[in-house]
Amino acid sequence: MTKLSEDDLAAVSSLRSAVMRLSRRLRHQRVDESLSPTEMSVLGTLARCGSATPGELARKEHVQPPSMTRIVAMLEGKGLVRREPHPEDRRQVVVSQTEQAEAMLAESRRKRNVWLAQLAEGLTDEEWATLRDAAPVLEKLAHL
Amino acid sequence: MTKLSEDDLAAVSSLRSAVMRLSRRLRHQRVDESLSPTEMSVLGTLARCGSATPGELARKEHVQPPSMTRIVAMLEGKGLVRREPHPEDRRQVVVSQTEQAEAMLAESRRKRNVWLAQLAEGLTDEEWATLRDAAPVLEKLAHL
DNA sequence: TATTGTTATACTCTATAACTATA
DNA sequence: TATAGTTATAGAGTATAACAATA
Repeated sequence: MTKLSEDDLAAVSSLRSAVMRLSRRLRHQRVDESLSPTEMSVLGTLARCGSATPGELARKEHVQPPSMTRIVAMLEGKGLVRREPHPEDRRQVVVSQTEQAEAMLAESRRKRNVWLAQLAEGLTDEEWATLRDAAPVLEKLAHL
Repeated sequence: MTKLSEDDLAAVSSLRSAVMRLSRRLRHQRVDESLSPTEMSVLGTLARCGSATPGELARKEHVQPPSMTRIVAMLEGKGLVRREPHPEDRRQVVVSQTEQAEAMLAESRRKRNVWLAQLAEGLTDEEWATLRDAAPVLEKLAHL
């Protein structure tokens, strides 16, 4: 990135506002009622990475360690996550998803499909394509 | 929008996760320490629309009326917003921004510029262009 | 002495329910 | 009777500070 144009500034202002509004919608229109967005996000991370320590998860989700302790405890209580001692460092803990979590994610994907189908009617093909391109960039921005 | 491909589903999953993480970052890396993201968003809306009733603001921000009452009260307490009786319907209230709010938004824009300049180093020109295209679509999605 | 994770506590933001005033 | 806004109260989610165990 070389230089910030006026357009860039206006875009980020709009981006900021849109992200906050969307996050509020997502917080309420959950595909799974019993799981918070962050809990869902942690499961997604575990599905991609296999396993991780609470500290790693906290850094990835941009949450403080105590918050991640709480989230992992919640997920463990619901049988979606397993906590095991780290093989080499006994201070650390290894968190991984259970088979039940995989089943739940599959079901969640199905529900999300329905929710999407409704929203889809309001966007054009081109707009969807734009979002598809933007998703990885937003991911990158989220943990830059 | 005609049909949902596998790519679309994967993109939305990633989009959801990225939006939630970004919203947490934005909640903390505020350009103005004393204002919440929603309060900033309300000021932005007022700057664009001129004035609005609490009910209109609540719908636009996807927040319940009592929450908007609180937000407007906060902004009024800080001298950033004016509450005036509606000329025709005495149940309603007209909210508009003060001159102080305009000055604050200008200063905020300057700080955001600095913050952006740091993030900008991590993105390519092409990635910025993608975000610039996506911003209006996200806005649309936020209040679809 | 530094680091990982946890416990205890408090704060911020938003929601729901009940109330007031006006239409 | 319905609607706009408010007040009172509660809940979800996250943070900071203090602590325990291990490196």
